[in-house]
Amino acid sequence: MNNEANHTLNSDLIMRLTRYRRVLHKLKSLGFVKVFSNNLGDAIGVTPSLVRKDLSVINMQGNKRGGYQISDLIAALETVLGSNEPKKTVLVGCGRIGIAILEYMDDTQEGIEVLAGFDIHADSINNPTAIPIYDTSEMTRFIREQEVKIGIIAVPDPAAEDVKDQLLEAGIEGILNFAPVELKCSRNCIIHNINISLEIENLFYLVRMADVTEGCLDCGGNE
Amino acid sequence: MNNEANHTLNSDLIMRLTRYRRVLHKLKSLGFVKVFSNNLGDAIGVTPSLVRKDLSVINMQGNKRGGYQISDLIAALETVLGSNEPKKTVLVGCGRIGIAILEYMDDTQEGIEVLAGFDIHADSINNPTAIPIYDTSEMTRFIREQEVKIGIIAVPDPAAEDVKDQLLEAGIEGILNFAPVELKCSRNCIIHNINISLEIENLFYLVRMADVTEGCLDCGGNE
DNA sequence: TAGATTGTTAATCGATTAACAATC
DNA sequence: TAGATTGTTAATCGATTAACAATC
Repeated sequence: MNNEANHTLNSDLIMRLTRYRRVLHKLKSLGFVKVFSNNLGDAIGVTPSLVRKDLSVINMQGNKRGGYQISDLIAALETVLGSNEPKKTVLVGCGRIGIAILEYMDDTQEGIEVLAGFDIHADSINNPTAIPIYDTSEMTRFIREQEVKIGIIAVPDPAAEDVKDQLLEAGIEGILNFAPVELKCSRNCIIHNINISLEIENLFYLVRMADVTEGCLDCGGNE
Repeated sequence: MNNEANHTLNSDLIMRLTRYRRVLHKLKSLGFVKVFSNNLGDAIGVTPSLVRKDLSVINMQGNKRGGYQISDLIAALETVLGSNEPKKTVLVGCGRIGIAILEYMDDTQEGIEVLAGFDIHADSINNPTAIPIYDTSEMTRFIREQEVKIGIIAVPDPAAEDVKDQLLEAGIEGILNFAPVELKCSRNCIIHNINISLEIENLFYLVRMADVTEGCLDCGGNE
């Protein structure tokens, strides 16, 4: 209420807040009541300074001597992160990755609900989940009726741009994209791209570089 | 050869280099020969300045007037990114996500090869891929023999730390982790965490915030 | 009280961008 | 040549960290 700095928090910060929350839940379940900024920092691998700053951004106050009350923190984080609101999503593209994501989301949830999958060959898909798969032609209507705001794209590379446009047209405001094309956010929407091959390639590069610069590690054998 | 600044390039830069490469391949296949920094910038959504800086880091020179030679850029990028070296990986944990990743990597490759999957219940797994799945007890030996340096973790939450230790012990230097625990890199290794639920949650938050701050969008209905 | 921890400001750090001389 | 684009330096920007007074 005082500083009213509740503009859009940046993505890294939100990631950290989500991690704090996870850690705090664990601590709580272990019977802990209080926590210090350095505990939280250690837990998620950041400095205590940053923890305190993060918490101050969401208006959480600790006690100068007694640290932070875990239950207070959790409550505040749930509010800020909107943990209690329904999280409705749809998935487009029910090929291998699509189905895998459906299966994954079918049990790991965290409050996230995939209402439906869509595919141009909805009939011929062997669906091992309880989540219904409809034909893509139903998509726009469904999204509008259910007021879904978040969509997951798992279609092949060339179709991704098209699907993005359809989703935005239907009212989707946030997209998680698994297709190996960088989808760019135009106008009012937020797109996160996850590219598994790219992540692995990146890892190969980093490791190779680490080997070159640090010289050989304990085990011999690599040039 | 002149500035020898070939220390470890940071992760964002590598991601960009990988994107440049993809764009350049597309341009080349369309018959283009030259490209300017602003073209590349537009394509991956960064400023021309950054493109030029990125390219200078990998010692690529353009012509003051004629831009950059696409084939030269591609060649340089392939060298730097190690695109031609074999990319051997293993996957640990062949549950839903694990199998999904196996299937995905079974055809999308990009030069990445998953040599084997490992699971504590290797026998009872219905394996739809051509990639063999072995018992976890074989893992260490396999990794050492094949000199695998990159591992993918897709085991359930509680087992992840353990698996990480085993992998590092066996000589793995880079890990892509899909388990919903933040694995931290100790000593000589690099860990990237991908947490799908977390990404989606984050997206929900960002969208909610965008709605709040920007006021309602064109379509009415949301408070 | 003495000691420890917060809240917050100023310093640091790194990455991105703007700007512009060099030059094709 | 005139115009456009590079290569590179300096400025900017934002995020993280260090430091320290306030205080429980």
